[in-house]
Amino acid sequence: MSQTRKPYHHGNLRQALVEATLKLITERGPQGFTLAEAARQAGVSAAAPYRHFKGRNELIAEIARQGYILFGDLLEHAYNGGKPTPISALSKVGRAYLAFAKRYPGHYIAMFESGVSLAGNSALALAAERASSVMTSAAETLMADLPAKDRPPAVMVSHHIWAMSHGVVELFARGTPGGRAPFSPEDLLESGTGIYLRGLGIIPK
Amino acid sequence: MSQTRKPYHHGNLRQALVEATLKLITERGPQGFTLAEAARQAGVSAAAPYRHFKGRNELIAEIARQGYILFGDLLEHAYNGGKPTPISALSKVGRAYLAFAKRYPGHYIAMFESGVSLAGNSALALAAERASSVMTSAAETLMADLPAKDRPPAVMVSHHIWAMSHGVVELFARGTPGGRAPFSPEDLLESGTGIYLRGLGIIPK
DNA sequence: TGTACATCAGTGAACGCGCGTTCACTGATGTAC
DNA sequence: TGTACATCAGTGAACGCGCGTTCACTGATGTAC
Repeated sequence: MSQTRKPYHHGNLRQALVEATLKLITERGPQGFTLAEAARQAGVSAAAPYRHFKGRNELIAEIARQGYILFGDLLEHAYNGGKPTPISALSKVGRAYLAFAKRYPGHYIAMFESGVSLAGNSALALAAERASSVMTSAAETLMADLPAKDRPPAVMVSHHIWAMSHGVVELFARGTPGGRAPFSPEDLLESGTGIYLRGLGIIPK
Repeated sequence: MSQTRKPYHHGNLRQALVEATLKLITERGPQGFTLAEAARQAGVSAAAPYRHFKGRNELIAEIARQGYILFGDLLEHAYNGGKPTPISALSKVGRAYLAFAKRYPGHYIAMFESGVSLAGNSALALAAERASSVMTSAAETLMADLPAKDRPPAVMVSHHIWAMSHGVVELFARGTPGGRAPFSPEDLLESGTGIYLRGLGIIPK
């Protein structure tokens, strides 16, 4: 009957803490959460999180790790091996990047704004590495048809695109500087990467 | 003789608090400072800051304001009206951007990473506006010789360049993702904007 | 030049609060036999 | 199938701490006359 009693064991506290923290950092920024509050939101005492995480940092690192995995999957799927054309595929990657930042702001914050360190956390470093390699190999495919002479390194190209994407997210997809830009983040990124690709010699016109 | 006694009045507490806070946010991020600690570092009681600022937010906003002024000045000086050539001038602007982020990390953080709101703070909004207009008018000069047809709006171009610059700072000039990139931030930004400018049709080759 | 007084810019004590962390504990679950 | 027991995943109380904020106060400075 009275099975509505709180069960003593949560069952999935680890992930519940992750999700509570995602909410908190989405609302208040990477430093704006406390273990105590995450515990409270998960309906658990303040001491409980210590059964699963050594402290704040480990929790944030776990969120970043999950984020990098999601991120890598999304980008890979969007790029789809560069089909049907490298240019259209890259445009999809750009939109996927913005969509990720928008749909998973907590993960994005943990990954790129929390100051979490990759060193000393091999699971996290691995996930980040893998996401990064997706972008690099996309850049590789992108330039496959280019004459080898003065073709820039793929890593460099992927970093350029990554930088512009990240910059658009931070400056124009959130609320801060210049208020609202006169262009949507999507338009801004698509036009920016378009001009960049023309500079690379990939778009002819 | 014993004039080494602490004077009752600080003399320049407002600015001293600004500088203490700059140090703190440089070391610990935008949320990692407290009014109490800033006061301590300025050698003053915890209640004293309230004579100058209503609270944390007002202090950070003041830092951002000073930052935008510095930033605008630096960029304007670096661009120097587009002389001797627009391309060389833009390259100087890029380096000035990175130099600003490196030399004034506290200001940079307050401006772009603290989540400070421009709305409801006209002095801050004004300074930000002005820095933004420096970049836009630089983009304008840059494209002056371009045929008017399919020349993108100057605001858009300035946003592209700003986004890439900011992305390079956040992703590759700090310590976080991918560890150290194989290229220096300066090289990355210069090559990136170079390719972008070629895409615009400004660099012929 | 001196004096009275208003104003300014600090002090320091006090408050309530929430956090991080530890501790001995206990209820629930899994497993060996 | 039942039982004994180890292990796991929670509790709740306690601690020390630092913060934000307010308050009546006081020392220093500026100014009117």
